[in-house]
Amino acid sequence: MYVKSEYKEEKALLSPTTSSEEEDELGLRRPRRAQEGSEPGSFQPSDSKQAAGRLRMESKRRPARAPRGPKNSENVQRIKKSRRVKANNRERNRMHNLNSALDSLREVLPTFPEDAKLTKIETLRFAHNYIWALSETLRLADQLSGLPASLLPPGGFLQDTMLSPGSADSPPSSSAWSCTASPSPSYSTLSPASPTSSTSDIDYWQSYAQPRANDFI
DNA sequence: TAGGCCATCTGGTCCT
DNA sequence: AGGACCAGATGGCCTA
Repeated sequence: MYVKSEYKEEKALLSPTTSSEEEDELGLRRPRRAQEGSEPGSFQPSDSKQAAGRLRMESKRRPARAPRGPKNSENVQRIKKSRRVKANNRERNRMHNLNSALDSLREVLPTFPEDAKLTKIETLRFAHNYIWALSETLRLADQLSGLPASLLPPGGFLQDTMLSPGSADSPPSSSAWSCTASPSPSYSTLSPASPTSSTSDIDYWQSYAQPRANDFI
């Protein structure tokens, strides 16, 4: 998404006032020589003869550097701004990556209707409960695999047992099969992996988007 | 119009 | 030193 801030940054970067000096400070040009002035690691004459010699050399080569003052503080500001702009770009990228990962997560979560988009927090909560439900499925499948079919619930253990909210084995912070982690049981007949268009499913998918009390993971 | 959600900016902190 | 990560602030968009 292109927003005004990006426009501002680009405008700043493309500023027509950019000079060769600015390019130096922004790292776009290599330094002309190994540093004069107070840069760290720069040459500091330790004796006056050397200093005088250097002064003569300096005067031969070119006029003395402009005095450090307001101009320099302008440059410092520019450097800071440049770093800020770069950091902003990185941060934007990072958040885009995070959102991509969230989108990937949304893709593997069943939703009803199918094109409904979960919010970020809903996605995380739903994924949390979804994983828990699938784990329970496996656990109960293990437990019940030895039982004769006649002892299994008619609708299958998945619906009647595993998805019954508030079971003792539910995750510590989640007691309901929903993205909202509501402690109040309200969804008990949903097959998580492939929700169908039954009335109860629709009720479920519509209701999970509603705000609830104790709405945290 | 208030509230929710989101993207972005920003400064601080931690890590390599 | 520079990048990653984080949390707070801000403003835009949308919906009830």
